[in-house]
Amino acid sequence: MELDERKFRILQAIIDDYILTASPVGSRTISRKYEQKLSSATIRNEMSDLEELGYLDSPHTSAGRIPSHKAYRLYVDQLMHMVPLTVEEAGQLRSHFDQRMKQVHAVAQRAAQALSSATNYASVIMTRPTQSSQLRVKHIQLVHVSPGVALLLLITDTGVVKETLLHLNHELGIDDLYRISRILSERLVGCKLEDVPAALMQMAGEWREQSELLTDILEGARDQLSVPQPEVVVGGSANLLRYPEYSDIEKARELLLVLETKDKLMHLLEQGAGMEFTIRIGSETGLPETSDCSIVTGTYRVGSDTIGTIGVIGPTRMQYQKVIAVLDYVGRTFAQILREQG
Amino acid sequence: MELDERKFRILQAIIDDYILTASPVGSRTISRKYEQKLSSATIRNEMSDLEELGYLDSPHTSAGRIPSHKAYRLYVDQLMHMVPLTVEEAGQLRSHFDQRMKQVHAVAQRAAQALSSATNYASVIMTRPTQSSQLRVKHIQLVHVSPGVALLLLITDTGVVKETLLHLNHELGIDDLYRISRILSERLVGCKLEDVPAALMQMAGEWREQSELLTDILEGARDQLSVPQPEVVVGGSANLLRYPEYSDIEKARELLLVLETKDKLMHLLEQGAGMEFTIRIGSETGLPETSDCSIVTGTYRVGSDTIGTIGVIGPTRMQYQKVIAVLDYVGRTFAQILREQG
DNA sequence: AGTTAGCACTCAACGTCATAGAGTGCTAAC
DNA sequence: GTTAGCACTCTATGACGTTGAGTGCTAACT
Repeated sequence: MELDERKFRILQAIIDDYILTASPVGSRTISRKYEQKLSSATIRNEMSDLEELGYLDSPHTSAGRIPSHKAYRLYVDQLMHMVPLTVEEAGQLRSHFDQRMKQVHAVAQRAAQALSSATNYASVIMTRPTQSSQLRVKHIQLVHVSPGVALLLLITDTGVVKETLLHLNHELGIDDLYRISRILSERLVGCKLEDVPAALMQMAGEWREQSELLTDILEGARDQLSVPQPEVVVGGSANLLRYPEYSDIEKARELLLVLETKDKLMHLLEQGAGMEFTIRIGSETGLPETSDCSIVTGTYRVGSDTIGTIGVIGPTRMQYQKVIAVLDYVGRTFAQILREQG
Repeated sequence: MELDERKFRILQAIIDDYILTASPVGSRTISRKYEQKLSSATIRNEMSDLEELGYLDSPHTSAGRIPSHKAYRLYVDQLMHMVPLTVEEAGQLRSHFDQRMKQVHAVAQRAAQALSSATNYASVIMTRPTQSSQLRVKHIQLVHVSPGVALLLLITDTGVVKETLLHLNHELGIDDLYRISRILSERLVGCKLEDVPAALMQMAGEWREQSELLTDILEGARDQLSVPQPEVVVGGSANLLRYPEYSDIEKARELLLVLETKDKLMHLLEQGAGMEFTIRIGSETGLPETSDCSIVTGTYRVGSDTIGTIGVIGPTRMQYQKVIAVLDYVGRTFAQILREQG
């Protein structure tokens, strides 16, 4: 059996209604609100077919039907039409970003706020994503802080700044630092971030005999720079409690726990890091705790480098069109701000 | 009527039991579990007195009694005995901090994790507290990034690093930056953070005629450095959903919303910022959303400067002794780590 | 052949009611 | 001052019937 055009329409109506109300949709509702030319009996026949095809589930005999994950999949792939944001919505979103912000972290936080207040779902932003190791070193320098303490400063292409305090066993003057900075720069500028630790190792080997001080620094630095830690910002978790799907408090707790646990979150986001957009529905998310959630992610770039993956997490019956529109807008704004000050 | 020693004991037993079970405590329970020499009838009489004195409430005639806020106040002020952490508990807490961590932010996050996993409540850590403006500039420097872009780096007493990218209208070489860095250092090192913007203003005035470049930098820097923003880290919000007091999802949502809203959180923490410890119960917290919560805060210092306020938020029937012990331990560890690398 | 009216059937949700059990307050005896 | 005993109160629980939304099927209609 194939899905003819009418079945598509009916399925779409059911999904739309279910997204709105969160309660099973009956044939009569569809007949009255969406397909007034058809009687409820006809709809019933069609719904029966749709159930057989796996697009609808019935919680029990005498409730209405609810869309299956397969239905949502079809919906986001084919049925959904893009809706642009209204001028007001866009303005409201933009207002979250009003001030000139400097740090990626701050921008990310605002973006998360914007996302979740516009969608009423939870939002996640991961900066320095999987490919951050592809970033190239633009600048590296040691800065004098006090005798025995120096700050190692590393700036990448996209303006991401890594700074780390080094405690050294040697007193050293500003001149030493300047000299060493030059050595580091010569060797590392233009180098990929992921290659930095190896390069440092090699340098440490080469210089071991000549300068104990330098090897000291190199080894200290290697520890710090080896694992570029992605940063994760979460916003609007409390929003999720609005929805009846989380009225079971134990489920809600599990979900919120995921949003608090960086590794799980990152796992969720990294799956989508390659693609421009991802929509994962229910079990597609890969975590049992989110098996009744959907996750929409987008990845944004500055130049050719990924700077962040941003995502929205909500119930499977989320308002996909709106989420995508908002996500895109926020993502662009996010990238744009970082670009302006990169 | 005065509280004699027996009344104290009974009240304490009621509070202890209620903290454990979250359900109203009856006279029989006390008689069996806590005061085996007394019959339930005697306890009943005493409980009746305690209710009249305002230490107990009864939800309805035939439930047991629950402690009033006044009772908790008495409890934390007089009845509670300090219990030291067991060796295992301390070890477990310490394990959260294992790695050498550099950034205040990272340490704070670990501390929050430690706090909430040890207490099963939510935890909040505010770094750069109210008095962060009292911090003194230890080091200030401009770092060359690319022509037209420089990084202004400022390090304080406690190792707090502020960095901000400046976009300049001038091309400038490394020598220029070095020269200007010296000028800035001469003037600003040792200066309180809160005085920096004013000092910059003044300098801008003095140099306006001589160096357009310098004033450009100074004015850019002033914007960035003017408002030292406290940073707030939250951990373990999901823990709160464990407790029956938040089985009403709407209440839970409101509370979680507070934990997501920086200004409200900071408001909560700043009240206790002066004192070494604070325990605020119910309405004492000052926010309607937390009127059935208690908040325990501690403030920690490095040298004479406050570096953070850390707190635990839970239901009024929280395990105060344990919370205080954990809070103290984590607070000390937190301060110690920052001190070691300051 | 597709559509629809009609009808019997199903099942969660809701309100009612009786019961059980935990707890109180009072009184009288110890 | 303490305690046993008892009547009383009130929630929680479960049984039960009713209601209403919804289905599936059949037969009639276009």
